Amino acid sequence: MDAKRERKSSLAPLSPCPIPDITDDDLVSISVRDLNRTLKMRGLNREEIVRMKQRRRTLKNRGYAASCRIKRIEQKDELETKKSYEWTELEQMHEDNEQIRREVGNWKNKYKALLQFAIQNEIPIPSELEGH
Amino acid sequence: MDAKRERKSSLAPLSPCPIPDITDDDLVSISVRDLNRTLKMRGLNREEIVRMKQRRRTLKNRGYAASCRIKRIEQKDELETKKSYEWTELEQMHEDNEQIRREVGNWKNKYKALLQFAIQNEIPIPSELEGH
DNA sequence: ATGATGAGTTAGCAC
DNA sequence: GTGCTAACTCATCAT
Repeated sequence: MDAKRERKSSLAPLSPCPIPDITDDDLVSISVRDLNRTLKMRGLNREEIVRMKQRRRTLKNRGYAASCRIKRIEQKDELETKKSYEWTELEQMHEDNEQIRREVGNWKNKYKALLQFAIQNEIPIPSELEGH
Repeated sequence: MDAKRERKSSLAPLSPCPIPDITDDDLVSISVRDLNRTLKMRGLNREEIVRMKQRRRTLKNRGYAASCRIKRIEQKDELETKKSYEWTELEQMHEDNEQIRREVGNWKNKYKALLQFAIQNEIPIPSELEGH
């Protein structure tokens, strides 16, 4: 069974308290400029700022990792799709092939029958029409 | 450029010192039974034993993760190989198809030429030999 | 700074 | 306990 495999997103609170009410979503989406402004306004010290920056980086990385995984399975899907498409095409062409082969047999028989008729009735045929 | 991307295997030393000279290689390969015996012989306390067990588990996981990645790329390679094989086969069949089509044309022409000859020389042909 | 990816760690499922 | 795999973190590369 394929059960749920969620994962508690366990990025440490990162700081006992002094961290302002910036959600992780905000943290990753805000521009660096705005972030710097906000952090300074909140009066965070050097170390706290570094930690917030690191947290931002980590959160971004989390997203990159997700994209990377998605991309991987999409590429795999794409390959499988193409493969199965080619398989279908191959089947189709097999059929076509059979069809054409039957056609060959058809015309060949018609020609031979006609030739046979000529022979049986002793009708002389120009040699260039006889080559099989 | 695809440069080396080694990673310092950073499983903490796990303990200041009391840990015996068991290499990581040993730790993952020894049987649980032997490991327990060894740990007890070395006189490790409860907590140290737990940590060794955890370390063993982590090391094993490291190996599993590696297998998992290898398996993934192997499967991808396999898919790509099969796809390119099918593509080749498709090309081949295309050629065959053309070849057979030419054959059809060939026999068809022969038949028609013969029929034409009959018509031009006013040779009566049984109708069942005339069907196109 | 940002994005991508290989390797290692962890959670959680199946056996 | 063992093995696997998704999600995550981290190092490292490129841009």
